[in-house]
Amino acid sequence: MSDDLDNVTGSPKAVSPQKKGPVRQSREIRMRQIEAAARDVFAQKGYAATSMSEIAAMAGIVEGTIYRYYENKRVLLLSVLHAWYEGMYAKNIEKISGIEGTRARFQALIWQHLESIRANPDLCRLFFSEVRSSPDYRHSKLHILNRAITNVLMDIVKEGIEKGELRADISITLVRDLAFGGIEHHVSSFLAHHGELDHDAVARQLTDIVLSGICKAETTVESLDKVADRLEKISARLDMQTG
Amino acid sequence: MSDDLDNVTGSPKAVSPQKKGPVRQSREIRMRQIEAAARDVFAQKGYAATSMSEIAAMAGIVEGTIYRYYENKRVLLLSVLHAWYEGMYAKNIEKISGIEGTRARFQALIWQHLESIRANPDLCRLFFSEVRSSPDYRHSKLHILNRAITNVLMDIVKEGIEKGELRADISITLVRDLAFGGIEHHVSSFLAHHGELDHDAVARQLTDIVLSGICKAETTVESLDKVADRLEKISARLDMQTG
Amino acid sequence: MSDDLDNVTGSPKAVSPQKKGPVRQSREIRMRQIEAAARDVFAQKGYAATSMSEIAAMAGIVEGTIYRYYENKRVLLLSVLHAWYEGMYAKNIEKISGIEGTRARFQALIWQHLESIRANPDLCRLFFSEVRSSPDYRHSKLHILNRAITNVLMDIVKEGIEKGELRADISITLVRDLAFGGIEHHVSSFLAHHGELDHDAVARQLTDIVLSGICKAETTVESLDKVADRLEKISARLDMQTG
Amino acid sequence: MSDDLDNVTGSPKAVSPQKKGPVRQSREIRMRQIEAAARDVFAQKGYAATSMSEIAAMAGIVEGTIYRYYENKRVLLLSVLHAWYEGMYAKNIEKISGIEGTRARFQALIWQHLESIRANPDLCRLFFSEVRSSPDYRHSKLHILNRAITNVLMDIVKEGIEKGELRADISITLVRDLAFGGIEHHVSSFLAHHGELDHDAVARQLTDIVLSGICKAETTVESLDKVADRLEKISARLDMQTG
DNA sequence: GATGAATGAGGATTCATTCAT
DNA sequence: GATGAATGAATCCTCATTCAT
Repeated sequence: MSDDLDNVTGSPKAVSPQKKGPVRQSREIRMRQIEAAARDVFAQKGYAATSMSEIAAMAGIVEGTIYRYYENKRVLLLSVLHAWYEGMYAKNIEKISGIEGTRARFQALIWQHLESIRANPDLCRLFFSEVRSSPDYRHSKLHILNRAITNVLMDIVKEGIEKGELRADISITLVRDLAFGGIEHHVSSFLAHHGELDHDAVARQLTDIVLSGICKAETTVESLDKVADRLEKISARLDMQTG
Repeated sequence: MSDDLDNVTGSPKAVSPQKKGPVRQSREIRMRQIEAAARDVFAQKGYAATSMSEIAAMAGIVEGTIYRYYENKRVLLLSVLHAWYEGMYAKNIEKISGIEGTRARFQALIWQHLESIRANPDLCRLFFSEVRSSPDYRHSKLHILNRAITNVLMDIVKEGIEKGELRADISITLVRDLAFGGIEHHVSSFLAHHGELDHDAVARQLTDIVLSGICKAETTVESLDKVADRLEKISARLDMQTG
Repeated sequence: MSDDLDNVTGSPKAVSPQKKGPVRQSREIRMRQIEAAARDVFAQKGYAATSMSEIAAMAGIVEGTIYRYYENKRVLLLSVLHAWYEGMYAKNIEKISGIEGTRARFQALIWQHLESIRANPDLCRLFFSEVRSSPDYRHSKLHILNRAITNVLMDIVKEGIEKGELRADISITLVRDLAFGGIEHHVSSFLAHHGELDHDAVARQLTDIVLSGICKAETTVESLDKVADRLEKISARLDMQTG
Repeated sequence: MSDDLDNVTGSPKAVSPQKKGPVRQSREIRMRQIEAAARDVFAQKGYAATSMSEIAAMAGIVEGTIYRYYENKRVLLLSVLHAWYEGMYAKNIEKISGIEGTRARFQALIWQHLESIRANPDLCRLFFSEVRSSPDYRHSKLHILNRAITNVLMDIVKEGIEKGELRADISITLVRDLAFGGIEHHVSSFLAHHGELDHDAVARQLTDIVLSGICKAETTVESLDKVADRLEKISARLDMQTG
């Protein structure tokens, strides 16, 4: 096919200057290398625009080697995002541990979630655009992990209800939808605009709106009755004093 | 991919039996034909899995003709979704017209939005998965239209603030993010699971949570308590004076 | 990716000296071109060793064009072989038309079949090695055509039986298996050795063996009885004459 | 191709839970292990669809070990089929040993061959589809063994000729081609359809057709007729002489 | 306006085989 | 003897888009 007529020096074909043989690595090390390379390229160019050969080149190996560890490109992407999500989960748990009070824990979780997004906007964008709305997502470990994260928030809300601090008539899942949906909707402009993200303010306001709404309001008929009773007694006394 | 191994004669993949000459249609009619065909195929198979030739075949024309009316596949998709979104916008406006009261208008808008999603889950899924998180979305007419819809909600909130019914210290855009983000997050399982969507209940609860949170606290227990306290002090003083 | 630093003349990239635009051909002409090219390359290099780009290059087009007419490589192969087989079928029919007599027709068919093999050993080898023992063969048009060819032989045998020339107690399909299986087995060495094929002799001997075997043998007990009767009568007469 | 999208952690595709050190086996035992595993997987999935790692896994070893015993995948396949073919050869020899008479021995050999095919249709299919029409077959031990088997039949025919039972003017190799080609052609539908195979009937009829065809016509009706004619002429002459 | 033939770049994936450990 | 990590070449196929007719 190729007569290689240009190769007048007679040197062997396709020999890179320093040809170092394959370097054997332990499975763990190799997988970390590949995931790190994949994370960088995926985050920079997006899933579709990234080729396996680019990832391989960045990891210093050949394409075939990737396939010893990851079934296909998609699995590699999900693995990368899973590793990132595991970190998010751990940080969320860590953040709220030791914090007392429903509102404080709620706000801390929102804050940490926003902070994690702010720290890795590329991976987050990748997750939203390539995985989140894909059919295979709902059967992935990533989805389970995502559930675990949202469950943390729901548990906080549940405890608040059990402690009598929050209304018992609200849908916990709807609170979850509002919180995480609100976060997503809010950061979407940040992820697209590359603008700033004031997660302190957002966490505070978001918590404020949602929690104030679901806080058990003491302004019930009963409580008002009690106040009214007090007022009547005062009134009666005044009457007696001035009467 | 192809089970058509029987087709060993290499007969044309899609040859129309009788060759009827080109049919000239008015520009408007043609575009409706094409958009209708595109909507059906896109909704059924998704954007990537749909080929222009499929759309052309369903519209009864050839691929080349589509390009007389739409620059490219992407523009066609956006046109289809734009037409759908215009309907949504109109219905949202219609729904809240004549309705008085911040809470009632807020809830009606949420309800109508959920109803529109319920009516066209395929197009909605298409929008979320193919357009929403795509870079070109933010420069499309679709995005402007989307802004118009969310602006309707923000206007309701603004009016509520101006009328003194809602707190003035809240971020209106965050309310928007909570409402529409919450909706998206909530319907995502409906769009994926093909489960049911109780938009009556969701609209009511979502409105309840968000609005109760942003309502200006006119008559709280605390304020009443303080008033009662003041009255008691006055009463005590009167006691001393008159006693 | 490529900085094209070598291209110091600033000439446009990858422009072949005489760049002639795409040549539009009628569907029929194009398909003949592609099949002819495919036949040559497949026959020369075998199915697996042939790449679609080679076929395209030989046909003077690009790979993609092939796929407008043939679903995939396999379908193209089957199409090529189908065209060849159609010719074989036509020649077989032509050969025996006008020939009378079971034996003559039988032998003529065998002869023509061998002749067709001898004329296109490459395609025949391709058929035997790539298609014949493949699972998809049994559902292909090629298989139907193959059945048609073997049915011609079986019809000849049937007619022979009906005319009383051939034994009625033989399995017609087994005769078919012997004839065509025998041919295949015999030519396999020719196809592999690239030796010579004396189809005159083979057709004669094969016919001789099979037909002599299936000819209704008069050497039945009944016929021998009749002869014995005659001999007894002669014997009796001699007895009388000499007695 | 891979449904394993759940495997998002990139966990190894086939990691054995507990790592047991290499087990040393005698060369013979190891080779039997490997061949048995290869036979099963090849027979089940076909040559191309079988990977060396599958065979290794089934044999409880790793790929590299296979290469200590077999040069490459092809050699392994041929070894597997050779072992099977050796059994066939032995059974064929055993079957005809002690049987007297050309026809009886001929038929017994055909019968046994069909029986062996019936007993291992998977290996037989493998042989026909993957090896039989491959160029490397003609230089393999398998081919020599195959020759040995067909030679047994040719020897039977030769002996028949030498004993004067069979015509001397027939091509012995053509008889071989008819017999084994006929068998192959006949069983091809059995191997594909997974239908039944009545080898008793087939062996009898095949022998009947071929042998009746190649039997030296010692006592045909015609010859008896001629003898009778001669006798009649003699009788007539005697009549005239004695009349 | 309509046709539909032609384009052509582009990348994931496989797996037999090697060889350092 | 056994391991198993690494290799790396090799190619089928898609389909949006163009433009001569």
